[in-house]
Amino acid sequence: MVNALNDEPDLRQVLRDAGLRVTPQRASIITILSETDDHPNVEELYEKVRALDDTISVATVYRTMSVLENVGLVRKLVLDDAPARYEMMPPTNHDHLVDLESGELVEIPGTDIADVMNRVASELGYEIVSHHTVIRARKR
Amino acid sequence: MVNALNDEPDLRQVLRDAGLRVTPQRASIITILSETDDHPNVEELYEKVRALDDTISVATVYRTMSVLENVGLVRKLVLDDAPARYEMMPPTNHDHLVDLESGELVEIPGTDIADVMNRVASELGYEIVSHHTVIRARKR
DNA sequence: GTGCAATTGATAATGACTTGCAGTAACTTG
DNA sequence: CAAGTTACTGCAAGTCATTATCAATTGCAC
Repeated sequence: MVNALNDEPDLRQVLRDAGLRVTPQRASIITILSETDDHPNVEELYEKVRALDDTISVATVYRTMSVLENVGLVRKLVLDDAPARYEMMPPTNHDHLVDLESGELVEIPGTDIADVMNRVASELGYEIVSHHTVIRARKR
Repeated sequence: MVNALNDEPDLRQVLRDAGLRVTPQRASIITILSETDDHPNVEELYEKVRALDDTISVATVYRTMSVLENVGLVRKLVLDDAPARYEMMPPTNHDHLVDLESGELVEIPGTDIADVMNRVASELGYEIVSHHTVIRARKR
């Protein structure tokens, strides 16, 4: 996973380069996100960030996640029947599998899947901007 | 495309077999769904069904879609930032691609993708119950 | 036919997310 | 490094898709 102390300066720069301000709220959220290796939703994120800044509001977490997504720092995972979850934009692409028994969200290497998708999309004359695969499965 | 006159008796039987009642509202919705080859959302479905039954309520459309999904007659497509869309459960599996310019929802043959997914999930010890891939792309 | 649980329509409620607004503060510029 | 501008924030109210409530209706098994 990512080391917050090393990476945050870079991440901040990404915001600045996009003409956005680096506020303490955004910094706190990025810190929490960097320390986390699961996929928190806004509610969970909000609770954790409050430990660093107990005056932050949920609205700000929502707004910040949207900002971070637009800048390409985080990826939003839209799931059925559950609030969206977020993860730091991964260096290596992967997809997700929902364990139907435990509800656990498992990361699966996505290179193969991505390759196939690129080919298929390409055949249709499309260029993939992003793709989102969620597999629902049960342990065998 | 599906012929409502031929298929509806079968579809009704699916409901009965599941211990559910075949109400005129459900029949109307199934008729509309069978005549449609795009992916309507509840709002659109509601408008079309009103032509067959102008007393039907939106709540019933929502409930029916949920029922039809559970029985395996329809598939629910959960998209980012848009109400869910539905399609009759397709005989041949396919995935979906959202054209970012037009917003159009394009069907893409999914066999290759499904194969890869099955293999990957299998390697992790999982058995796929369902998978849902949405690709966001732009024309090249 | 009769009975009764399943279903419906109307509407209130929910829950995730967005927005309006007035105050605050990050960064630019001199 | 003070000052101004304007992005950002907190709060609260608002939206919008979807679900729950509940009394009235109605499939359908008998």
